[in-house]
Amino acid sequence: MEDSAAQKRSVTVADVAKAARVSKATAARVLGGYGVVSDKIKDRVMAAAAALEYRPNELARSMSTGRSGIIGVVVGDIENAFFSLAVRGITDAARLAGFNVIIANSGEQLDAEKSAVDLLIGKRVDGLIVTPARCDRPDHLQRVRRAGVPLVLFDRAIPELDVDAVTGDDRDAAISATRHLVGQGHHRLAYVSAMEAEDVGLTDLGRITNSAVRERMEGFVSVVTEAGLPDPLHYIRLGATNQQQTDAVMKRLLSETSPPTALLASDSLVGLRIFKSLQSLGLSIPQDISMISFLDADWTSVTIPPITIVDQRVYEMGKLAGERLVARIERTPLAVERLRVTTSLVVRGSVARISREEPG
Amino acid sequence: MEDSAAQKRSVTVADVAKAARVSKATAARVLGGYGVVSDKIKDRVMAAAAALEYRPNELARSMSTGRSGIIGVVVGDIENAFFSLAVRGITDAARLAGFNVIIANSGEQLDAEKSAVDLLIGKRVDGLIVTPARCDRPDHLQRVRRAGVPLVLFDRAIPELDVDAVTGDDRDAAISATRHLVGQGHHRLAYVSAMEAEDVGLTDLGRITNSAVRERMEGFVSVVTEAGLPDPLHYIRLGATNQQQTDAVMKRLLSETSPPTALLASDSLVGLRIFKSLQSLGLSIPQDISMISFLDADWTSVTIPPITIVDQRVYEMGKLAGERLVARIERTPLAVERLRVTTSLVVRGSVARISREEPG
DNA sequence: ATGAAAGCGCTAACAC
DNA sequence: GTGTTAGCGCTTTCAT
Repeated sequence: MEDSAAQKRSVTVADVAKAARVSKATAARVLGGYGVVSDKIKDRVMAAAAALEYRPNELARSMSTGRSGIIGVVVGDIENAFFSLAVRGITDAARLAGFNVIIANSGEQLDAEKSAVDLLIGKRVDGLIVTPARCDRPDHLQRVRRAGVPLVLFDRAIPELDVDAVTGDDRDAAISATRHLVGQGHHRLAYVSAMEAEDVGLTDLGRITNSAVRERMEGFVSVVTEAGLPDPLHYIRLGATNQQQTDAVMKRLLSETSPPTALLASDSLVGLRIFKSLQSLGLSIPQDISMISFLDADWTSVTIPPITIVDQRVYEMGKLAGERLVARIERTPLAVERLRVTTSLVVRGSVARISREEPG
Repeated sequence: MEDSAAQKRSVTVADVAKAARVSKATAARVLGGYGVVSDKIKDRVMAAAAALEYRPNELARSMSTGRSGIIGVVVGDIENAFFSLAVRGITDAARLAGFNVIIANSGEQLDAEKSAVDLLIGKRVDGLIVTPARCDRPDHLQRVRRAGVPLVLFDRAIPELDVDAVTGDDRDAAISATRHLVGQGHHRLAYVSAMEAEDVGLTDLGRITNSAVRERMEGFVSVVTEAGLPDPLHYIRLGATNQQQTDAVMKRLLSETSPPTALLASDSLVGLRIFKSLQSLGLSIPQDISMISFLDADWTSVTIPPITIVDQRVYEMGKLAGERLVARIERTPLAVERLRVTTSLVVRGSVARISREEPG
């Protein structure tokens, strides 16, 4: 008579206590694993709990203790291999410390990010890892801090926010990738990003609100500049958000009077789209054009030729962020810092050595 | 003086009520958006709430209402593109209905799955989507049902459980993939799976505890049998769990006296590993050996040749599962059923047409 | 339309 | 050791 359609009330400590003929407090002590209880009573309670199939109500538990045992993570797009690997790292670190993870997508949209953050705060997560869509709008994150919830930024930093951040060494990564291209004799280099852009023409890197993107571009530009190119920003293209857009971007790029001889893709999704674009245009890599992509994604190692990539060690980044947050939650005394995970260039076959034909 | 290190107590309805000079109940009514309150008082409360930066405590709310607004999802491995795409579909469906999603990994391990389920039930999720690691151990899922929590199975079905399941048409998918191979003149066909196996030699398909895996194998075997092969299970190989294992599996497979001329990979991870194995063995596809993989993963379309695949429409599967669960949560009267998402074979270039040299 | 008060299931003082 | 009691922040009767 108790498991008809749907069991109305769930079994509580009170029920277990009654069944074991002890007080609620005693039952709660053994069920919650705190305080001190004699062995015989402990056994009795456990038996009763097992018989009744007692499951603790974590909600109520969190209400009393003030801690939920869950970590909130707000990422740009779970579908992106970058984020799913990162989430894996975060999750592993979290579980090791006894925390669970709840994930929310922002779609790189500030508004979605805000409501995700609010929601997670509302759920009383013990800490938050956020990949901020924009680094110039820290208001909602400031609120997180004010609410006293530990926060770690992921992939992008916001200097004025005074919280830990785990990022790659994006500037250096872009520099070494670009240097590699220059070293192979390329001097017309393009940088292609998925960043949404109102104006495709880019005049000022300072206006880019994503620190990772900006730093990569700065690194790229610095090398291109020192290599003596007249207009370093000329071949920077944004808006490669899907295959169609990327095709358009590539078509425009390659129909310049002096088209670039090498491409740097800002992430593996852009890289894949570029690769497909080139394929459909009948261009071969690296004979017709060279390319380097960020992230050691699956596809980059099975193409012919395999793609030279910037290995971002995303799993480590995620793990580090998770560990850092756990440390914060546990009030480990630690200076606020920006943790940079160093990347490395993995040279494969997608960059040709070319002899310089004509200057600049 | 209020935002020193970490604000101790957070703002509650009581605080807002006091500030707005109304009762707790009234403040709660406007803050919670229920009951009826006059406009002028509503405004006053809203103003007070804004001034104090009130954020509802979702935990407390869930305690009172009994619903958390979150859906729990237990998957085998988020890193696997199959699951991340599915999660995306689930999340989209959930968000559309106003639910949030919390994800847990089982690593295809029954124990981990059990504790994930317990944890989510403890967090009082409104519903659960589970990819059961084994279809022959439904005890913990039975408990979910008994706890009155709506449940939808994903990717795999458990007939005796009497809950909705969203799966692919795995049997048919394997049949049409295998038929395609046979149709191209292949008669020594291998099926390679990542399923963990104690005994590599497989004698009885009934012992496979994962319905999707089993049904695919059954489909494969039925075609191979009807094609007249003597020992249909001979070329079924398990244990392709990582690159090294896969290399070993492939080496063993190819050093048979009559090695297979075509391979069917049970998922895109196995497919990728097989591809790399073949590559490192110096074998070309499809000249030396043909292959088909499940799942339209990134890498399958940029290899040379591109890989013929079984398109599983995983996003749709996820979305359907999400929608179904939402319907259950909202008590929509619906017959319990198994929803099969139909797959289709996408023929690309990885299968060669061969003329039969020697019989069976 | 508004307020007072009782709970949701648990933990945490505080007594005995 | 064990029991009593008072909350946590919210919703929800039940009065008014």
